Amino acid sequence: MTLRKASSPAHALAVLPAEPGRRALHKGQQTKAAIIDAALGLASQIGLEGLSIGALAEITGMSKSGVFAHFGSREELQISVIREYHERFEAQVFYPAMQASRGVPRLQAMFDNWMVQTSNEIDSGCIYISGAVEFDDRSGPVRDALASSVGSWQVAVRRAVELAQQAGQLVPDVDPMQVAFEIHGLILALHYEARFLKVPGAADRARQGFARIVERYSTPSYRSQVQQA
Amino acid sequence: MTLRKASSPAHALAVLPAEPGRRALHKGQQTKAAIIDAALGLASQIGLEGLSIGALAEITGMSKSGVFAHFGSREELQISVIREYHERFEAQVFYPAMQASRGVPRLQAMFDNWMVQTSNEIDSGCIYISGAVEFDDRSGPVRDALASSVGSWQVAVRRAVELAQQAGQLVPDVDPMQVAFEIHGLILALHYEARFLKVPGAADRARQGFARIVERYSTPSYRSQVQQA
DNA sequence: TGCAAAATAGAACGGTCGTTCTTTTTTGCA
DNA sequence: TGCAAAAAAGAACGACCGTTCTATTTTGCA
Repeated sequence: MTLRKASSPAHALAVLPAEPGRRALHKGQQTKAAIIDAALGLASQIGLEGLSIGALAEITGMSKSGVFAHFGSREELQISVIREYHERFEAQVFYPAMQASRGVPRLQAMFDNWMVQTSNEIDSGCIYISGAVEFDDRSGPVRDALASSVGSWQVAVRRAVELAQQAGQLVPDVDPMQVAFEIHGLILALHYEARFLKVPGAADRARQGFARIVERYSTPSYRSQVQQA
Repeated sequence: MTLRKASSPAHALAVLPAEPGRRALHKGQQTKAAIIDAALGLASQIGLEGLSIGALAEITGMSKSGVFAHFGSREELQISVIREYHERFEAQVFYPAMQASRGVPRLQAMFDNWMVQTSNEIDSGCIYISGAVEFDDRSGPVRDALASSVGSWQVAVRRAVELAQQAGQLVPDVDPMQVAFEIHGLILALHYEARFLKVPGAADRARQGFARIVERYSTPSYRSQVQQA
């Protein structure tokens, strides 16, 4: 009765859990979440700019104005999609990696999770990558939301490198941003070559590239320590 | 009028001045070249999908139908733009580098020219990168033109690596595609971080990354040879 | 259960899009 | 210089866009 379609299987419940006996989410919020879920799927495929309210209405079985009313503007819809993606990225890439021990292991976990995420996105697309291309010459709240979201992940990667340096696992005389830059390049090349050019083996090349980066910047002591294991 | 476009092969030299007294290019071809030039500029900024005939008409001071008549379809216009970019890329990146001696020097020249091209495109945008995002989930002649154009450059990079291996400058036990992949990643990361995120110093990081790749895969003999100079 | 409030639907708007058709202007060779 | 062909303009089309306004349905607390 309250669930009309329940078309969201892996529903990102990142919000508050509903107390038993009391409705934590009103109908409108449920619908809004369903719309955002569909919008994220659509935007992943055809981009944030390709997102149209009409198409979204058809997917969700609603009217255009019904969809529109939840956001008030297309920009707000796009921003909602970015926020949603940000939360899922955090949940699936960032937080799990934080459980790995500081240093190279954590950096490795971050990269591994990132690889899984990107590999899954070979078929669906990644709005951090498509969005960058769509909004790189514009200004406004959508671009800002996208840039700040990407930026927060970049900071996280950079800090993981710094921690690895403080742990004496990576050499201290390399700019953490340099390492983050090279890792970012591997992910971008993977997305480009696997999704657009459809060349096989790109994931292996990205992984190999990362291993080579770690090997290159790791300290002798950490290298021998790893070799022992 | 929409019979065959193949009868007028898009020679990039169309911009060259006509011989005095004799018209080397008919009016239509001149106009078409001017439209393509404007279209390339526009597509670089807002993407191949953002290309609109109306905007193009306004820029060139023509009517919509006047612009349209030169191509017969929007797709053909997009393909013309891709061809034009392909020729310019070849002229500014590929051919000049072929004058460097085979091996690492040529690979270095290719990367240097590529970097210059990409750095110039920080402001204008690169249709090889934006186009990949726009057409990565579609099929059709535009995607094919884009992919084949990018692919030819990828092959050129890979062959340059192979020649460096044959010259004994790079170690033979690395897949040339791996090297090309990592280089591609540096360019993509440069474009992403400089154009979208607008972080400074990205060009230096790309260059440093390339130097590290060469250093890593170069043979001991070549390394000492370089060190002497 | 009643009833205000929230949610959704429906219709219409001005705008832009690619494309087609018809008409006018321009070109360049005989 | 005349004149057919090429080039360009102009108007109109159907489709889709985001958005607004109003009417209807649904929700959830009193």
